[in-house]
Amino acid sequence: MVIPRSFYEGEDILEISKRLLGKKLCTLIDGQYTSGIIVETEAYKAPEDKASHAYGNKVTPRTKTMFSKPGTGYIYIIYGMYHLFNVITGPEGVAHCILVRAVEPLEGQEAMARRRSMSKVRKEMTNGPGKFSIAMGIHKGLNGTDLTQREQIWIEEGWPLTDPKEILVGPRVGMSTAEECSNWPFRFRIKGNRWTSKPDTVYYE
DNA sequence: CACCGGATTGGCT
DNA sequence: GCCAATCCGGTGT
Repeated sequence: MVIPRSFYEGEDILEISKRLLGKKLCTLIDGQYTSGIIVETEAYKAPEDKASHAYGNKVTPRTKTMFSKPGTGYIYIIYGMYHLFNVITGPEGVAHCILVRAVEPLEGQEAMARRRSMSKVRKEMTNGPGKFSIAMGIHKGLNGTDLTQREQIWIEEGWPLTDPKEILVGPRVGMSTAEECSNWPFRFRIKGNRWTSKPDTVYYE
């Protein structure tokens, strides 16, 4: 079942970030179907979050996607070569967005390994936001995709709702210029899952 | 395993 | 012109 827009409409981005864990991210790109379970997310809370591209409700050609309907995919390029996949949430016009940082590969694993130039599946295939985007064929041309339509990228119900006790919370990754926002506990992952992007150790329970 | 530098380009000042 | 919500390969322990 594709997840309906109502799932993405809530005010509480931290709650939605947690509920996104265990959901199934699917792509049908270049004729290849792939899917994976979302095992790690990071929240960017508009407009007060200095780490958000839309800090202070700044609208630019890039950030305008962040102000579109909840349930829209926001994909942008970082370091000139990596495509990072985010989900827009919150009431329409509020630029909340959730970065997906890692997925556990499910269907189409051979295609994913091929796109990553790997001879076999291992955790390095999808354990980072740039990595799984390559594996699943996600690129910036799909920025603005409606994730509630089964077209090229969509999200389905996957595993049953992750028990809050099975979620680890910690600071976000790569915060160099976000000042006091750098330490906000906005990163969520499924405890003990081996497909996430960093060791368990830095996390608060 | 930890640390470090280079890759590579669009977006913004 | 600067630099980023990253990744990878090389080096050293």
